[in-house]
Amino acid sequence: MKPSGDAKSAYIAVATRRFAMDGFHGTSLSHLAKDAGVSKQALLHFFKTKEALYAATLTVLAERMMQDLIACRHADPAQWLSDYFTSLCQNAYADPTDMRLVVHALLDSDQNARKWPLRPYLDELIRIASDTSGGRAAEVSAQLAWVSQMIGMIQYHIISVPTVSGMYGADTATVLQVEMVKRIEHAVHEFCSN
Amino acid sequence: MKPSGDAKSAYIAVATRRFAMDGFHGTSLSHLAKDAGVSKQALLHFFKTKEALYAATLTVLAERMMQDLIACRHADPAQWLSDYFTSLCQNAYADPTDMRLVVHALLDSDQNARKWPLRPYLDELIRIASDTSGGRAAEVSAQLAWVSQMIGMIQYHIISVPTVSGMYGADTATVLQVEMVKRIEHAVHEFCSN
DNA sequence: ATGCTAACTTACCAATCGGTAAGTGGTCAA
DNA sequence: TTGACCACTTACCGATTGGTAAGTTAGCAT
Repeated sequence: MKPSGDAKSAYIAVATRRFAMDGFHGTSLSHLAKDAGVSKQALLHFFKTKEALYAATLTVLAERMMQDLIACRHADPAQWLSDYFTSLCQNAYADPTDMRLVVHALLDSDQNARKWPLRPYLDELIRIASDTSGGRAAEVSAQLAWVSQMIGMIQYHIISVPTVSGMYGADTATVLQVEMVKRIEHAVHEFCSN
Repeated sequence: MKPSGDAKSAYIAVATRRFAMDGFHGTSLSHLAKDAGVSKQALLHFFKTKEALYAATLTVLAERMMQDLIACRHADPAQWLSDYFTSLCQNAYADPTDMRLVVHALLDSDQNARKWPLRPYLDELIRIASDTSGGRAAEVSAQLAWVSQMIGMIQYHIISVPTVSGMYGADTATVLQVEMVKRIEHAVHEFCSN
């Protein structure tokens, strides 16, 4: 018998990709099962409902994003933010799965009924921003404002890559990626020395 | 008999709200029909498929966004951009329908098969940006980069309002809105005098 | 009056949806 | 050996999906 944790997280990995691509409503249990190479009820054995599976993917997503943030830790909070946002942007450009999943989740209208697992991640970002010289005087909500502006700019950029690429060509999309990285560095520098 | 154009655009208005709320896959023809107070086949009489109705809503959306942009016309391109982005942000805060629809459309994975009707709108924004003193020397793709950063920051901000409100409270969401407007003015000013 | 067309409606369809019920086969502790 | 348990399967369910077919009703030009 396979170890249970492996199969479960394998299903979550499959679901993450599908939900990120097609959203909650665009994804069916049958498709997920076919992707995973098992029957539909294998999924329902671990996750009682489609909703539960979706919630699990969001939880794992949140943990992964927090880990990625911590992995960029740096003594200088400004450098930490700069490194993190840059690597986030670069990694997501190569694999937009996680960013797409976040945006899909943001758009889900029944989000109120669902606990939002990215809160600790956001809080940690706010905390780092508060440690910078520029952020020490401002209120927490102002820090959140700046953080969410950065996150939003990056995530929106990532999900728009296919469209921009289709409209203006792949070369232009590459330019946008380069400009985004420049923008990140500039924005962090400006924020930390205002 | 009702004039045909009226009914058709009324259906598009209903569809716009629904598609913006629940996305393409989350919206069914039955729900749209119930919202419009007609039978499902009334919709299929004007739009051969659900896809066609969706495409129609996107076309009308693009026209509306272009009109809103033109409505803010100003002799000074910097002022034009500043006014437009600010009013976009304020209006969308009151009614996020259009912004949600755009982001939903961006996430649709079969977007390649669909012509993207917002291209003229983006081109016009690029043209205005090129007229500013800051934009005259740069390449078109650099202008697009800046424009899409602005649009992305605003749209993401709008779709994240419910979530932020749920996590940090409505007051914090209001602060974020105020900060966003400040950010827009600052960004336009910075762009036009670099 | 009559015929044509546009704007619908009711009736119906196969396919798919999320989910339940009832097993099946393998592993492991006692 | 046995029995409990776990991962998973086949079979099935009512509800809903997007879409088709065949009317029905109203206005309007002739």
